[in-house]
Amino acid sequence: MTQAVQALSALAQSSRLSIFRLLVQAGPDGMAAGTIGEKLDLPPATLSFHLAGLTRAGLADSRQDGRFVIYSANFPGMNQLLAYLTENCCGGNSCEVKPGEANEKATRTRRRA
Amino acid sequence: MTQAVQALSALAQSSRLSIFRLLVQAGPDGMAAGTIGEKLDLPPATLSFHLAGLTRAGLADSRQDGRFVIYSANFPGMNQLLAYLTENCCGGNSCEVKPGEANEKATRTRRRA
DNA sequence: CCATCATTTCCATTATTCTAGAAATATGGA
DNA sequence: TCCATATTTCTAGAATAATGGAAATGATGG
Repeated sequence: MTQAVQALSALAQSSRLSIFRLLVQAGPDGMAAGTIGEKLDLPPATLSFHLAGLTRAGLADSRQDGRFVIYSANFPGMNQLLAYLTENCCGGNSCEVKPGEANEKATRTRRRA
Repeated sequence: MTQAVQALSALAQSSRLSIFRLLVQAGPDGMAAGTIGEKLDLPPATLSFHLAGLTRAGLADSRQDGRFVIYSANFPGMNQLLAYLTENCCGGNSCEVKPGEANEKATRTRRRA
């Protein structure tokens, strides 16, 4: 759970969420820190602070490429978060609780609601 | 995005995440505030503060039942959050980027990753 | 209405996070 | 080596969030 809270915290901030979205768009190739800062108009220190946060939370990775540091989304990390949320916060189903349509997985866990 | 940040913030705190998990377990019937406080050992003021946060974020609903206030998870709200994360933070697929194993849902949206 | 119990609001305190300038550190090229 | 460029670390102030006691509000049954 600590892990989940950390990942959630990391995304619960508009700059960081924007950074992460950018990294997801960029795909596995990632994007240089400077480019991110440029695109989002963030001063270096602020950017670095947020990138560190995402990395600490296991949602981003970095590698050095010449003078640049390339950041990329950590997809398995994000997947873990989604798995956690789906499991623990949706009763293991996709969170659909449409009236009239019984959810099989949901029924497994709680018989009478 | 503001919406997503709010929901993420709401879950990015261990007490609130615990509360939400409890509410999910409780299902649509929900659970009285006092019961939650008891189960999680939270003083009334603190509990109320966090419940308000979850409600503001669209992740919980409340209804009065006699002297009690029953809180329940807002499943559609949670679903929205998951949808946002999947769409915007996983490139529309389930975030699986295992090399060598093509993801069906992923393939639907993005042909080559 | 009044006593009682559930919950919320008020408030002050403490803790955490955000922001960004300035200085430090790394990298690669001349 | 020395310089230019990229990024991080240091630092401190500002903003925001968490905590919980005490008092206020709301509900209900007598």
